[in-house]
Amino acid sequence: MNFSIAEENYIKAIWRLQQTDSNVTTNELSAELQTKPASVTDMLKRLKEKKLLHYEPYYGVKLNAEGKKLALNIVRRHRLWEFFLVEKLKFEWDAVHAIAEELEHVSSNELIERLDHFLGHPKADPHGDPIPDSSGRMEAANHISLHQLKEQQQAIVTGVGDQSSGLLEMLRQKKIGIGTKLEIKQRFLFDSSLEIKIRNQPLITLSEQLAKNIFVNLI
Amino acid sequence: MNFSIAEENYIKAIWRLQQTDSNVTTNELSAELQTKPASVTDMLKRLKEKKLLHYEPYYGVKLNAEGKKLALNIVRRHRLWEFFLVEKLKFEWDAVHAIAEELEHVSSNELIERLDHFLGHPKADPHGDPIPDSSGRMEAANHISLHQLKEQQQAIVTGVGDQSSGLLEMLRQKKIGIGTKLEIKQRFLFDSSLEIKIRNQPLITLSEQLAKNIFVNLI
DNA sequence: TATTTTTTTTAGATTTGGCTAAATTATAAT
DNA sequence: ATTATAATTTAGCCAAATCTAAAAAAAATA
Repeated sequence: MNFSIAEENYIKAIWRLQQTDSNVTTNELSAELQTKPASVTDMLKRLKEKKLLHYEPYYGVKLNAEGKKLALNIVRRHRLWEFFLVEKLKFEWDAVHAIAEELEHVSSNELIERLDHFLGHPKADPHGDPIPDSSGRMEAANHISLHQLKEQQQAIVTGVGDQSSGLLEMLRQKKIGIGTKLEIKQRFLFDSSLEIKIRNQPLITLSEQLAKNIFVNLI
Repeated sequence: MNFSIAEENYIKAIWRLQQTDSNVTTNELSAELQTKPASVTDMLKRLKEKKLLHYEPYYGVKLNAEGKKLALNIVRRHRLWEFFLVEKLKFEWDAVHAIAEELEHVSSNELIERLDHFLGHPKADPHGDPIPDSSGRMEAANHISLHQLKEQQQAIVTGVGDQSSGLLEMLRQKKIGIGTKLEIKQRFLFDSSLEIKIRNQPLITLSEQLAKNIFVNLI
């Protein structure tokens, strides 16, 4: 089966929303995709016809096995292209999302398998998100946020909470990236901000919102 | 200005047909694009609106400066991706055309400039067709066909006449590719076929049709 | 030159993916 | 339990890009 770009974008959006919210509503989807709820209803009917999801009018939507498989395939393509763009073409990590949104719809599976091989079967994209393998298997992301740590704890950055260029550009300026080692120096109760230390750099302060969007593993 | 995939495909097709036939007809275009003449007429009107070409009803079509610039940009993207697919992902040269047809419509110019740099600014694609630079300049292809050579002459293969996988697969089997050195051993007048010799290989016979689709430089 | 054939265009329909406005259903509040 | 509000769906319309059938223009032929 072959799917249009619009259909693939709906499947991907439903998959993303399902991660936090097993049943996805029309309104959530229309917000995610920047369309009107009426358009979402139309598309959901079509995708139900194509047997990619369970949908009952007024009761939201859920991908079925087929839909999940497709979603993971699209996510795989997206993240492999992101890795390529940063690793080989030397793009900044905050510039690749939009381009990968286009590249992910190129439909050759042979292309993706060869790209994966060329890149050395990477396990995660430049934002730390895991790349599903060709059968859709993927490491569960280990999502401890910096905000949950206590003073003195040391950690290594493994991912970020969203792909917005706002967040990514900010982290780039503060010299925080995947693999950066840091230590929590101080928590301020007043605004829940954190003071952290990275080797060879001055102390920096992170807002609560920022710290919640940085994922780490403890050392 | 941004153009749809359909619009880009029309511009590219007109450009291709213009190479041999400075004024392109509705019928030629509909054959090239596998659509009906009526659809072509519609699209030509739209592309005229967008000031990419000269079009007079019943008198054919011709790209203007703007249209040529766009065409060369699309050709550049297509050929760079083909080079990437063969050189980096190790695709066979007869497998890349269809995939490049999709990749060429990814619209980031930054992507193409970085890809060009990553590939080392290649001058020609895997079929020997020259790659335009970012301002649309391109080496004129030096199109002497094998069929024009005389007995005893030696030559090096520089390109092929079309991208059909039929031709390319045949050449692959006969171990003829870009850069292959060969010598004309004999011409048969009866059917205009040629017998050629490639070092370390047995003599092979090429039909007139095949020889006309192999381009060479003399040594 | 008149007629036939071919090419091209026009007219009207279809599909995909979107929209607005109105109607319907579900949920929350009184 | 009613009523008000919020979410969702239906109905009808639009634009892009295609199609078929019919009309018109150009080219070829008698």
